[in-house]
Amino acid sequence: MLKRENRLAKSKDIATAFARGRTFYNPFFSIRFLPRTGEKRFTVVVSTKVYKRAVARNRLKRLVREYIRKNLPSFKSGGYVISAKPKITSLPEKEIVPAFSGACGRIR
RNA sequence: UAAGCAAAUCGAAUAAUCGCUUGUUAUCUUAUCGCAAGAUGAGGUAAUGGGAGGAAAGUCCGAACACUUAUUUGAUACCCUCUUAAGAGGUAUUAAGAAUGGUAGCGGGUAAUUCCCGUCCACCGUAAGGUGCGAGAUGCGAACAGAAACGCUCAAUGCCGAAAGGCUAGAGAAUCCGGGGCAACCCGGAUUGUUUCCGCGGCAACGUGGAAGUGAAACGGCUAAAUUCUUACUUGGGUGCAAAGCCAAAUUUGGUAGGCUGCUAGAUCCUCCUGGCAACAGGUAGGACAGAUAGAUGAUUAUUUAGAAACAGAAUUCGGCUUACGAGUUUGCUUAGAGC
RNA sequence: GGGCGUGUAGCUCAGCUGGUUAGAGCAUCAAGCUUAUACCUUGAGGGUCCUAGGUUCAAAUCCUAGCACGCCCA
Repeated sequence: MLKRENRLAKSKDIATAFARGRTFYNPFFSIRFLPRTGEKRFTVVVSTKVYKRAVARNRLKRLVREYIRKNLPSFKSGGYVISAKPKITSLPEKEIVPAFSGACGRIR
């Protein structure tokens, strides 16, 4: 799990990120990014339409957060809303992290 | 040895590195209050504890808890209002009743239940066992077969047969045995049901043995998982923690944003002891127990068991039921076969 | 998290106080009408009543469990 200062927690911030942020995507993830100096905040969204079971949703969120935590310096500062797409169900678990890093590569 | 029945148990482990959440202690920074000592709040660091399940699931039942609503009578309490000392009205607590709902062999358990335990009976199974079709009265047999399915009226009324009856048809029109008779049929007995009486067992439902009577005006089936009434026991209804209470910016009141409480030690679980056949109850006994709030309980690597474990992720709490699922292991029992 | 509802023909819906053959509209197909198409007329086909158990003589209907879809509550 990320530290509290790196979570995008307030519903207002998420709403503004959705409204003003730029969208980056590949077939498996779509990322809303709103630049803001001084802090890096993330939130990961996996809906029930992607995975029906809570265990699978938690697993995906944990994998993505772990990747963010390890590669935190390489992200630009700002707010991120990362949502998974239904196509990701076809991917085996080992290829999820590379797919996510590919989606992030477009931002840098 | 094989097949089966019932019950119990586990729900990966170890190490390294990097994280998250929470309790306690220490310490640092900062804000507010205070003359001060210090207090309270927020944040950081360190140490040391805790950190998903047997189903956390489905939401099928039941309760706790909170708010809300209706109501007859009695008792108690205190306060308020009205009038004339006494009374009337109101509020709160509590007890009983009614309406309404529920339960239904019998007896128990529980806070409570469409739950659990014991037992009777019925049915299923060779058996170990499993299932619940299970109160009384009244009523029903509606569709399609069929001569006929409670009775009456109307209509209709096949074949064999003197008649009784049989054939047929249907979920359903009691079954079987012996003797006599050419046959129709007659006689006797049994099964099974039922009524009465008596004995024995049982708290009881009921079981069992005997005697007498009776069976188409019968028996069996259904009768709130279609419908009516009665009896016994029991019971207010509704909404659900997104209940509910409190604090409170911009902006004075109210309230909104936001925050706090509710929020986890409880009808709790395990072991032992006592009572009980058991469910369960009791215990100055010992031990255990997550609490997040965009939501922690994780990631990587190596080794091992058994194959990079199956079903699967707490959200107010608890009790049941149901469904999903991995690896086996243990205990008791039944049937069949083989050996001694 | 909590509380509700729906599932019947290719589509939209009736039927749900157990019983005759599960119906209606649109769509499809065939025939007629027309030089031809449409409209119109007539007729036909098409159903595991979401799935699995149970109650009953008999279940789309009643009961239990499961599956899928939808709605409401800050």
